[in-house]
Amino acid sequence: MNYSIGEVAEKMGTNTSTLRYYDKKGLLPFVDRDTAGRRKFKDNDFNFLEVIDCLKKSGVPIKDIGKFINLCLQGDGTLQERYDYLDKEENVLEKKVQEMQDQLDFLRFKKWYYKTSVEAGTETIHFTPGTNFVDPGTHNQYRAKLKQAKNVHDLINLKN
Amino acid sequence: MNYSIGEVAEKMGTNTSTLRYYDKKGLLPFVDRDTAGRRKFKDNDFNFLEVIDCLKKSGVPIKDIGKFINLCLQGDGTLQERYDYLDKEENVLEKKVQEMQDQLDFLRFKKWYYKTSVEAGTETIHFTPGTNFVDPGTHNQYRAKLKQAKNVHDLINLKN
DNA sequence: GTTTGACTTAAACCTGAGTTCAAGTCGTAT
DNA sequence: ATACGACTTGAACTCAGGTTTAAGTCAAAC
Repeated sequence: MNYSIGEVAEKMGTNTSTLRYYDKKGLLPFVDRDTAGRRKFKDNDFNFLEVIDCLKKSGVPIKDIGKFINLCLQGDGTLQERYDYLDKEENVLEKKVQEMQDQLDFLRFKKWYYKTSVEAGTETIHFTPGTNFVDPGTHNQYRAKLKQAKNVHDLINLKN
Repeated sequence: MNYSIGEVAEKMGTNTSTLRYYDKKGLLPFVDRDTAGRRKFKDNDFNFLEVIDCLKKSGVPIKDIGKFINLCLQGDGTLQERYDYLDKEENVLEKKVQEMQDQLDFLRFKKWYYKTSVEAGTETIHFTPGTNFVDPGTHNQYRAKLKQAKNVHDLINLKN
């Protein structure tokens, strides 16, 4: 029913300093204290901690998380505002995922570049003849190969 | 054929201070200088800048990016090492994307929580009767609804 | 009854990733 | 020939997100 800061830290996979830091930054206004001033977390607090953790992992800055938590404590009048905030955050996160996918695509092109180079024993196979510079057509060459392949990993994974 | 730091900054969507900072941190050992000591970027340098940008957006710390760039300048002897590094980074990034997806799933559960609360006019519909605490079964209730829905967005998007 | 271990605070410190500043150097246009 | 704009440097500064330290409180175990 009640949990010390140490127990909560362990359950959340963090440490006590971080939780105290969050408290100082206004993220934990809901935690009770015992007579000695020690933080006394309750089961329901984990719902807040879950939200904090999610927003943190989504890249939301500490003070914005604090604003959201405080909306939560203001009762039913802020329900729409809380919904709208999460809706906006969903969009931000979807864009981030798309961006990550784009970086993955580029990383895979570079893996192909190095896979083929390793197989050839030299990077010069991708250079414009007579120069030390990568041929501008290299990326298109990869895209063409990619179109023919059944799956990306066959194309980019060195299996030695 | 040649580009000043300002032109490169504009092309890369950044600014000159950041590029100089990267140079100081060893990310741009490949840039030439003119007689006055001004940086003189060439077309081939954009291949490096693209890699730097990708790794940066993937969350790789500056100094690790520097290590990779330096491998690139050491010639064909480091091809396998470069491949292995990108392979490892691909894995890291795939895990990050998965993590983001998990946060998106949680965010959508919370959107549903608030959508239904807004529709009911109160959050108490999700509380254990007689308490101010969220019912532990709420998330499972959402998962059940989700299984029946054709698509998530019908379930979580308030359309007023 | 004192030691131990987990807690409390404020304040100082740390790291990463830039940003800003001061003082100076060029090449070109007027 | 001088003013302008874009460049150069090193050093100081900022900001977020913690982490560490010092000094103290408290309950339970021995």
